[in-house]
Amino acid sequence: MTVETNKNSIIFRNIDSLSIPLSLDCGQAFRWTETSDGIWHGVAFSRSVDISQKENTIIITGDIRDGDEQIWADYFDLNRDYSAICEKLKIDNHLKTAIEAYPGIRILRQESWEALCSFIISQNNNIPRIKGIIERLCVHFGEDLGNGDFTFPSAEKLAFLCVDDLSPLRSGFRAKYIIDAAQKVANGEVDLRKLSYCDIDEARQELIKIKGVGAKVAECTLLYGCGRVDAFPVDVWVRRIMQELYPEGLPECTKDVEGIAQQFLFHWRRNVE
DNA sequence: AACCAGGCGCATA
DNA sequence: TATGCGCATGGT
Repeated sequence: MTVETNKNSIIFRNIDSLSIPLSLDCGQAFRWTETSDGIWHGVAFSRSVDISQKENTIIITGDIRDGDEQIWADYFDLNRDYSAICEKLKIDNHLKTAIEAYPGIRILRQESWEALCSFIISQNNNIPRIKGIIERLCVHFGEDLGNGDFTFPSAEKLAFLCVDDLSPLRSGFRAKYIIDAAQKVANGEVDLRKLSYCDIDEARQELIKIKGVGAKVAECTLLYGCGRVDAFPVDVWVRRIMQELYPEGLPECTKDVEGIAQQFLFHWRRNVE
């Protein structure tokens, strides 16, 4: 892989195993939209960008700052050898089918707070509405970047609000959970930074101190917001997969990359009957 | 231990 | 156009 940085763009070439459309639109992240054919627009790290892909090259344009190569390489997990991981996962026949049906799914490494807050909102909810609630959250409480783009509001900002302030989001009973999460993160009671490296069970314990964060939301936060590919979120789809295909548990080849296996199986199971 | 809490997208009627 | 179903967590 090579990186080329210009004034308003970053170009990654010769990337292995990456599909931008699949990775941005498989239920991991909620703020990307395909604005025209093959152009994905969104905001992450307070940067408004457009991303497009041609074969093994991706181009990121828009708000590009010094040193941002690292941010986007991390976001798309470009320094992990997905080819090797997928080869190993394909030892299992179901995973082989899933990976070959949807090649190029990568685990996005989103900002921890955004992932935590997004997956609190995701509970007992469907994707169109999750996107709507998050959009309203950003419009009401994020910083205006112009052109209709807003940052994801910080925990510190939301910690000053009360449940009633969130009523325009129409997030229902999740509002009190958002406030509790914001307060615990802002006051340091929950330290999101250490979740990326501490013992994973300790990380789980840390997250479920937050009201509205159970096992599922905690695993999603660790997988999509902390780079923990050993986290394994079990939602209704994955539960079905486990019952139907793996009643004895996950196969050995998924060890330490359970989250990557999960993402392929989840997307495959949702898209075929 | 079953049920509801805010909704709303979705499938079915 | 109406009706029921699903959804993840906490509280009753």
